[in-house]
Amino acid sequence: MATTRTRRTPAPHADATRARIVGAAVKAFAEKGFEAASTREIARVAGVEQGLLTYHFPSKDELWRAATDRIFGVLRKAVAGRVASLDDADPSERSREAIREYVRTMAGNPEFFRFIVDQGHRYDARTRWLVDTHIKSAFAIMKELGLLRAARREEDLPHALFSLLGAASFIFGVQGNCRRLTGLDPRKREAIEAHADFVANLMIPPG
Amino acid sequence: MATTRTRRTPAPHADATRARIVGAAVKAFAEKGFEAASTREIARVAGVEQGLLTYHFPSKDELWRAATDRIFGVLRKAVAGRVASLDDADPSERSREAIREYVRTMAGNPEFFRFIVDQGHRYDARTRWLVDTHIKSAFAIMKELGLLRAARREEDLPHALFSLLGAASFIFGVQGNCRRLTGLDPRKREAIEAHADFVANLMIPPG
DNA sequence: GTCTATAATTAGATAGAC
DNA sequence: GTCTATCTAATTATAGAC
Repeated sequence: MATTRTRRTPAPHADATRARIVGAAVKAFAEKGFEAASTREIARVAGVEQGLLTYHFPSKDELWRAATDRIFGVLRKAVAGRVASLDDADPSERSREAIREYVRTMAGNPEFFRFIVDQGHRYDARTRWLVDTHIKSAFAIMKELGLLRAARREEDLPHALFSLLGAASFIFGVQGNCRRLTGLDPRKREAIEAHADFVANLMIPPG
Repeated sequence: MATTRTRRTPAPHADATRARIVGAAVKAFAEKGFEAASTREIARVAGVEQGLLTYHFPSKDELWRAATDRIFGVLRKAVAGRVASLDDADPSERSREAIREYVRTMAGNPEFFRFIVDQGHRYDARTRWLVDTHIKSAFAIMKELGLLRAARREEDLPHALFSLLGAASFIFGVQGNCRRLTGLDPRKREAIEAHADFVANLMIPPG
């Protein structure tokens, strides 16, 4: 049946182009931060001209939001897939395994650390948007997964949260420092597992 | 007695000017990161013209090194003053108090976090210079102050170090996120003390 | 030692051809 | 939908007056 088309031009592979641009933006914003990342470099990596960016994203700010949506979408997907497979042995061990999975996710996607830190030290419109749109829901999930067990007291929840986030992700966020200082390369599999164990046992001591 | 002057022009208040420039540079590099910080803004805050910067510092890179020297000098001074006053009760409590002091120092100087993170995710000439010049000696001090007690095993030293650094400093480095997410302002005195206690007890459980 | 002026490059955003 | 060309503003670094 012939329906009326609301989309005038069928957009042949525009979605793919848009996706490539967003992918390049994630890399650039993670590597350089919002201000130092350049739209020309993003376009170059995506294999398009700089003028095209403003067709898909009216401003650098909107491109940044799209990149942020992308990277936090990756996080949600990773967490959903991994948490579903947790068996419920005893609650402490379940919480420890959730923490290990969180460490592995941070190791595999160091872009998170960069996005969060790049915005987090300020308190502007982007910071508020990031927290309200993505971080609040992530916080809720971490509470479900036993963050209170690590905090022990309700009023220590913020301290437990940011201690966990910092302990879990810092080593991957400053991997250059770690390599130069200790000789340990935190991108290697054994290092990731060792860190996951260390942080899990730190936050929720066994025994 | 009339000695020969090696300094042709006595530099009336050049040292003070230089110090103001470095102070402004610390702020700018911490706030924006190396690339996004602008020398014009630094000059404006220091109350001089941009052309003068290259008289005192031939390049942006050398200005960054001077700013880094300044901020790590502050760290060394703070640590030296505080560690000297630690009484040696039992070794565990001494290590916990050292950790509390470290947390307080990070809270009072969030610029550290920014300098370390801004360079640490790369592995370039500035990263190597920063680690070799300033971070290695800081690492040695932390080992002295009982870092091995937190690590428990020699081979976990890197994990203990970066867990401690992350747990201690992250909340202050992303204070905007923390405020928006939890309502807790980590710049306040009570919050700093609560975090110091939490991290100290986390790294070295009492009892 | 400090400032003024400017060169050379690059930034984000816009207009219009196709 | 994509590209080319261009505008305006900001960047670091340099040259030279005082």
